[in-house]
Amino acid sequence: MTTIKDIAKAAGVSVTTVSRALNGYSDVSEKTRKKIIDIAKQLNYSPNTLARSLVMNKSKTIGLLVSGMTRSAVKDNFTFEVMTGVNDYIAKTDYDVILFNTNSTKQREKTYSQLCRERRVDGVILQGIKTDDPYLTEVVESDIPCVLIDIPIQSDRVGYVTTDNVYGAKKAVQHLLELGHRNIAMMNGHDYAFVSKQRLQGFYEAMEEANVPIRKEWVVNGDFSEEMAEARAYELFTNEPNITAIFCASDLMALGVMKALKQLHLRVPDDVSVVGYDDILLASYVSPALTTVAQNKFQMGYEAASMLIDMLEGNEAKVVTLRTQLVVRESTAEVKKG
Amino acid sequence: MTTIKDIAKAAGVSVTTVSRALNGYSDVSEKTRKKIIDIAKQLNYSPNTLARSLVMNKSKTIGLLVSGMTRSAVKDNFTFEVMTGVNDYIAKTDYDVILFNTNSTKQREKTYSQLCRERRVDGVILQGIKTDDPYLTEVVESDIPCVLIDIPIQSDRVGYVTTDNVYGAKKAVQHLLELGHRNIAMMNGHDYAFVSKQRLQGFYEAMEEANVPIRKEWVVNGDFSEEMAEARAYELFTNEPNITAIFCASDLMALGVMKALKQLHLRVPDDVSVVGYDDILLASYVSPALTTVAQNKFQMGYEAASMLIDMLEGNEAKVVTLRTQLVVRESTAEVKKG
DNA sequence: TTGAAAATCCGAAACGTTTTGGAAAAATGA
DNA sequence: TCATTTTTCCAAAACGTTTCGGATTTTCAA
Repeated sequence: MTTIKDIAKAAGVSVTTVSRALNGYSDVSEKTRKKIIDIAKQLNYSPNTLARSLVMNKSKTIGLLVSGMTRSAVKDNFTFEVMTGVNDYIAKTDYDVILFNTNSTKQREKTYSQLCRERRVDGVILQGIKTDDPYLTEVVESDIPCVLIDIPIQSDRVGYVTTDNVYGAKKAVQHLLELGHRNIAMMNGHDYAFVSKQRLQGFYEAMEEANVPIRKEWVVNGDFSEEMAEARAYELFTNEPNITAIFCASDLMALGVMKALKQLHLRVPDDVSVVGYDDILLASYVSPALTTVAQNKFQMGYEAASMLIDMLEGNEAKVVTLRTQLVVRESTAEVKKG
Repeated sequence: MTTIKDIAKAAGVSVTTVSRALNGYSDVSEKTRKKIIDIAKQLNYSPNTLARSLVMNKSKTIGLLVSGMTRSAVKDNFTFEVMTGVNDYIAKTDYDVILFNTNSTKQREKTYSQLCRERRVDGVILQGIKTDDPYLTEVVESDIPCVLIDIPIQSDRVGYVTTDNVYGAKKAVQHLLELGHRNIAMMNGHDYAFVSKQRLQGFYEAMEEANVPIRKEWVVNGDFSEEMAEARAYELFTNEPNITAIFCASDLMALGVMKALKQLHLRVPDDVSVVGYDDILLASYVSPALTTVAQNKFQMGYEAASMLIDMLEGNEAKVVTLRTQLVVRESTAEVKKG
């Protein structure tokens, strides 16, 4: 592997000059620069990023810390879409992405900042970690620039991008209300997700503004899991036959709910209306097609990467809130009279 | 950021001793080792991987070079599943994954080996590149350990993992033959994919063994794209009304074909049977559910990572061929008597 | 021609590790 | 006690780059 030294020797100059020639400094004559570049090309030289990073004290690397890279997460390819967005932006820069994964216990033995400092990443993007994750407290304490996805924590070193969860949920519930539903349940995620709290709030706001009483026992947690949601929904609808509509905090859970309804011989949307959240790929393919609140996951990743690079270039951490959109499909209908 | 030097000073020993203590060498007394470890913990030390990599001449990093990280690739989450498999294996090792992306023209300005050498990756996994990609020739020429996915190229430095494409395709076509079909078309990918060639061969073998004549004009290329496949299928089925079944080299193309058939008011599977390849998530959700050849993409990634790490530890490159499985769903039926 | 300014170049230190070859200290055996 | 072995430690070089401060050469105006 040829180094800067080899080039220097071949060109009869010092390593300093080679370095400065290759990096476009002005204090090297065009003649020698040309010679050096030619020789570099001829010797098939590529710079050693490790050495450079070491001395420059920045690695031109960002860490991507996601939780959703599991076998089971392929259905809801939220993680993948976010990653794609990140990748898309980063590809336009001179940074590279290094993948940390949080699912393995192996990595879990290291703390967040250990993970980052060992690899000397310049910044991190975090997605999918729970609010009680020890990593989270570390993020704010550490001085590594960081942008969070769907976690509203901010400091001068950490920004975040999220969607208008409260408003999105509100729109979904209002849609149900407009269809005449009054007995509306909610399948929420879990207490360790900010989005759950926010979507619950949206649910509350919509109901209260419409002067519809809220039945607390009609709000259950499905842990963002299809199976769990199915089980919970089965219980709920057997015990509470008056429910005519349910708002789910994720499409995956909505699928679970629909499975439960099928088992109970309740038709969607004739007997009960279902609305989801996310607009995952499957939403438009299941039958009936799912009414849902769409969020642009690709853009979330893209914006996160953009913000992080901005921060690395000296700008300050921001908050980006993307708009959601209610997509009405076939799983919601007017409430039955009587 | 505390370094090994700081620890040495605090402990009153040399950096050598600190290094050797921390790395578990035997030539340091338990007493001093304990002291050093305590101080390291207390100073919140984490080793600088860059410096280590530089001197050790290995980065404990593998490159992941995928082509499918695009917005349009979310439907067919082949790439994501492979990545998940890779990630799953790597998580158990002390390696990290660095993400290269081939779609950006920015990166494309660098050659394959430049990409790898700059970041000093110890090895690479390549997925989704075409057979005419200039990267490919570089792979074999370069001396970087590499494992390819679905590309049958082998040397002492490069291995690959793939599935039994010929046999898989053969099973799919045989299934159609057993249902009584004789007028069978094929929607292939493109000429720059090995899997296309192999699946075509499987198609041929099945037909020939059953003594069914092959109509070359019934084999068309859909470029692995849903839209392209839809257009091609539309042409094909308007011009050739005798076709009763079609084998597609990917599920995504099968979806496109089904769209075309719907437009032409041909029912699946009553009028024409469709079988796909891959078993993507959507396959079981579309209506009618798609009969297809399932391949375990997660395992492909997992095996690839496993092989690569093996190679980095001195073992030689291998070839791993995974089995596929025909999954019969609703899109295939017996040919109409007519 | 001369002096100053501008243009080129370079030596050496630094970044944070690992490793080599040996030195010093302690333990052991006679 | 002394010689020998074993244990424990260390100085210095090396990895490949960047950069600081200064040195040398060239250019140019007077």
